[in-house]
Amino acid sequence: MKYSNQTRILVAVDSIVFGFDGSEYKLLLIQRGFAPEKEKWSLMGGFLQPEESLDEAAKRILKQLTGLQDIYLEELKSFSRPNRDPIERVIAVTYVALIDIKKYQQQINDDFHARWFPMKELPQLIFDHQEMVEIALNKLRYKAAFHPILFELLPDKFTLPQLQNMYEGLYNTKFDKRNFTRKVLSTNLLNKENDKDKLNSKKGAFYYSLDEKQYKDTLLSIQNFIPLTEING
Amino acid sequence: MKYSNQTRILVAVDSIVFGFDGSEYKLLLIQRGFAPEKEKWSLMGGFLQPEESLDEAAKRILKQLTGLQDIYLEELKSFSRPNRDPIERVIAVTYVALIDIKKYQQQINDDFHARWFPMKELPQLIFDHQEMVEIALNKLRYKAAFHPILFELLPDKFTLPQLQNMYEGLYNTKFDKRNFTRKVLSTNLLNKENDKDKLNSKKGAFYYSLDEKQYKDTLLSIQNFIPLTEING
DNA sequence: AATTATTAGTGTAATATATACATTTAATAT
DNA sequence: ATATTAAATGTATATATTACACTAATAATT
Repeated sequence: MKYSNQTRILVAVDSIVFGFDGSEYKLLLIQRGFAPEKEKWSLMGGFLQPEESLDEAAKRILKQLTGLQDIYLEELKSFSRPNRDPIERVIAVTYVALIDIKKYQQQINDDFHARWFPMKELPQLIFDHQEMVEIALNKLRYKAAFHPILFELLPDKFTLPQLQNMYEGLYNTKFDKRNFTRKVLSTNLLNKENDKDKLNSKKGAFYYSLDEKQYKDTLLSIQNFIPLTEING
Repeated sequence: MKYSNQTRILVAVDSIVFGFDGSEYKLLLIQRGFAPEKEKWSLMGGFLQPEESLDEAAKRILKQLTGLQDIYLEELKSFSRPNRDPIERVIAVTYVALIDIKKYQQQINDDFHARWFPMKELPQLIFDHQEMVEIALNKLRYKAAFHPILFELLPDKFTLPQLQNMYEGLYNTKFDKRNFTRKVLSTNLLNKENDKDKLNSKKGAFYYSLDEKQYKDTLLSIQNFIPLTEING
């Protein structure tokens, strides 16, 4: 038994994968393997299969194309303009992924054909993928202002200057170091380690790591139409 | 020319339509017109048609089922569990709509079979519609804390007590009247009218209306990992 | 006409948060 | 020993948020 007189449509999943290498933001792209637009640069995409949800499809595709697993992934929005794909109608549901570039660099380069592009030097993308990236970047800026999601882009151990660089890069601005440090530390998200990163300065900067429990709690809370105590509890 | 070896899937649009009648929040539901679950209560839903985008489908379906037009509509998320519909696979993209109940009450009751249910007295809903409503409500609470979207629920002229009731209802709490008034007026969103609402009190409360220009600007701004000046400009 | 009841409307002081701003410290290189 | 570089740190001011209670306007009642 089926629904009659209704049109069935191809459903694709496309993931906007952001990374940060310590100094700049990058986007992971792949050369499309089939026509049309074969060999052109594309987001990490594929078709939804019969027995999987969209979340599962996004994970599967990311793994197939890059080997990446256990990655931060969140639905962004759907794209459904009737002629967005010239071959036949395809609606795309997009996801945003955040990863620590260095953690997987070897793997991505060696085994797959995905490549990181600096956000300021993106190639032409297929279909409406450019628009997807712009919307994803705006959402990342929005969300990161309220939730500590950018930590997904950092290695397990990172320094305060690295953290500040990452925030400054996203908003294209400079913050006062003292104020930034105070604000970040006041969240209790960070545990200070005993060792220092000596690669980037003579003095060396102490490493910090995420307090995982605090992180999970803080991810859901927010920081104003409503007294904040009502929202954050 | 088509993509080969791929499964095409039915795509539905379901809209969670919230209203506020001055004292409580309500949800607009309709009795499903076809099997399965015929006559059961459902969100405003329908299938995506070949020549329309999802946004257009959401608008069309809302108009067909309720006569409503020019309504606040925003994509929520997709729902794609393989067996969410017992007949055949259907993925659903959901939208949230906000409307002033009174403005359309007559129209909805007379010409259509949609009905408003108080949020605390919802009937059983088909499929995963209950989950959709919960997620939509959470998102509304989240977004309304930063953006003045709840004004969509109010008539063109409203009083400060009505406005406060609406906010208190959503967060299930009480605010201090002086602080709330000060905060709302400091946004410059409101223009004071010369007449009063005399229905709800002896003294009468002055009407206010939205400053449309200010409203459009404020909708996009937000109000804390990042100094707010960076975001709001 | 006077009294009562009801809800609207308003200000101030205390606290918390955010911002602006410059010097000292640790380590390496010369 | 000195110079260089970047990390680390504190205080004063401004702004925003919160807590709190009385007066004003009107309709209903006597």
